[in-house]
Amino acid sequence: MEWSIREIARSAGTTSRTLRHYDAIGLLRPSRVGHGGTRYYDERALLRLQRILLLRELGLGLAAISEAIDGQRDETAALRTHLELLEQERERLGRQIESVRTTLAKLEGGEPLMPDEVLDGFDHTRHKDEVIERWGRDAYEKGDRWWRSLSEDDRKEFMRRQTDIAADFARAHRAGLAPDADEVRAITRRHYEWVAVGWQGRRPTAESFAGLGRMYTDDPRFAATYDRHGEGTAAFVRDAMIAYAEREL
Amino acid sequence: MEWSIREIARSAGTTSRTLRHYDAIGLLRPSRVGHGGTRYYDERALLRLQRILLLRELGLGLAAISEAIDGQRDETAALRTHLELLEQERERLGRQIESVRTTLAKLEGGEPLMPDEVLDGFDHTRHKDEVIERWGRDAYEKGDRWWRSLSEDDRKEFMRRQTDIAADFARAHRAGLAPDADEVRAITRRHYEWVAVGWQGRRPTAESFAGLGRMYTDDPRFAATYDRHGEGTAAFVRDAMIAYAEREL
DNA sequence: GGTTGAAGTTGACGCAGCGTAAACGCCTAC
DNA sequence: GTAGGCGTTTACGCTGCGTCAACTTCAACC
Repeated sequence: MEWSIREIARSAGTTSRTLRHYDAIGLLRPSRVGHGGTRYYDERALLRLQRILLLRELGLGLAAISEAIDGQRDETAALRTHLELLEQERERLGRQIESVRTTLAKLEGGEPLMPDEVLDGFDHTRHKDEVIERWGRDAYEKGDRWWRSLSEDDRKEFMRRQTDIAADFARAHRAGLAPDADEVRAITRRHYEWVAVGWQGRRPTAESFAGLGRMYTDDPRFAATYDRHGEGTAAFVRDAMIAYAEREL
Repeated sequence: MEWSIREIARSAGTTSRTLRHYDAIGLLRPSRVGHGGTRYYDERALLRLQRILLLRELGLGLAAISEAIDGQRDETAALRTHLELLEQERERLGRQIESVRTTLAKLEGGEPLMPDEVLDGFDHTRHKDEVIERWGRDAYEKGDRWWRSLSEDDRKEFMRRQTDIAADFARAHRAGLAPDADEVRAITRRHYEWVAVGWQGRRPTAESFAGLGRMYTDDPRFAATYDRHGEGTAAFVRDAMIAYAEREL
């Protein structure tokens, strides 16, 4: 018994295009090729096709299928590996669904998109490399442990204080105050204390505080966070911090 | 404030390639293009980029993102649609995982791959169109309801009887018996009764039984199932059924 | 002033698994 | 003779970039 490409395709519940594809990649060759290139398939081919499609329904890739089917690899091993992938994918999907749900809830609750802009802007993990490079691995890990130890609310509170300070800096800047004016120095002191909390005990030196200020303009992540309160705020904050470092530290 | 492509890329946690891609598809244009084609991005672009990436993390496609961001479509609507897709996908994954698990269990239990070959070959749902075409919608639905009402074990038992019958046909064929020999007629009678069970009461007429026989060779799904017991078995069964229809029905 | 290096640019291919034309050959039925 | 119907090969499309490749620009260094 042998059948045309249409016939086995229907028989196995697939399409002729798929069969030609399998032929092209060497996964399933026709048992005979007739005049004009017409493909014919026999029972063995049909059996093989059925196994292929069975594995495909389980989600295996064509490469994995050919390995498994041609015995280069144990079928159970291939399936086990595949199962792990599927489970990881499902977990990932679950997390994503949760994110979408909370995002939707916030949106419907009136909150604008990107509620974590400030938090993101300062998220420790995203500065990991720079922090380590500038202040050492110890400093990073200590700060990171502290940050992780906080509750969600504590974190938000910490970031809210920062937002307030940034807003005050912006107001001072708009008012035309100099970076070393007294009012600005007072704001900068609050900022310094805020930083010190994040540094967990080891208070910034003059150099590190001024360096941090420069980072605020050099690094677009920080610059954007400050400039969101008004153009030029980041540069203003930097100057204020440098002035503060020179006079007070 | 404006930054080079590298800078915002790092700032937003993505790559310059991605930004060029977004530019190419019109999703995020640089705020300014300098001499030599160099792209520069300002705060507005950064904000837009952050929204884009946020939605990307939620799994939205770039097309959906641009629609949502440019206000052509409500963001919540886009997210809700997307959420449904994600949930469907998760369910599909769950079913697939279950299939892989049972397949693995069977394999490890010593069962070969494709234990349902016979079952598949006769699965009512896959013949839906032909059955309806040949014997009417009523016949199909009645048979289908009956089939679905069976337990897993009942179905297997039903199919096992068929496998036995097919094996007996194959043996008779190998033994060189004629399709209208008495022994073969006895087997065919068992086959007739088996079919009648599946037809639920309305016993096949001479025409329909002979027609069914012809289908066994015309349709590769059936032909393969029979020929698996030996080359030419399907044709032999067909002849036996036609002979039986002529003499006994 | 030439070299080097870092970062920018524009193509263009690759991936996974086929769907979907497009253009053409062959066989059968009317 | 021609209209269908099924077969063939060739090749683009889809998604979201990663990854060369080849070339330009700009600042720094000898």
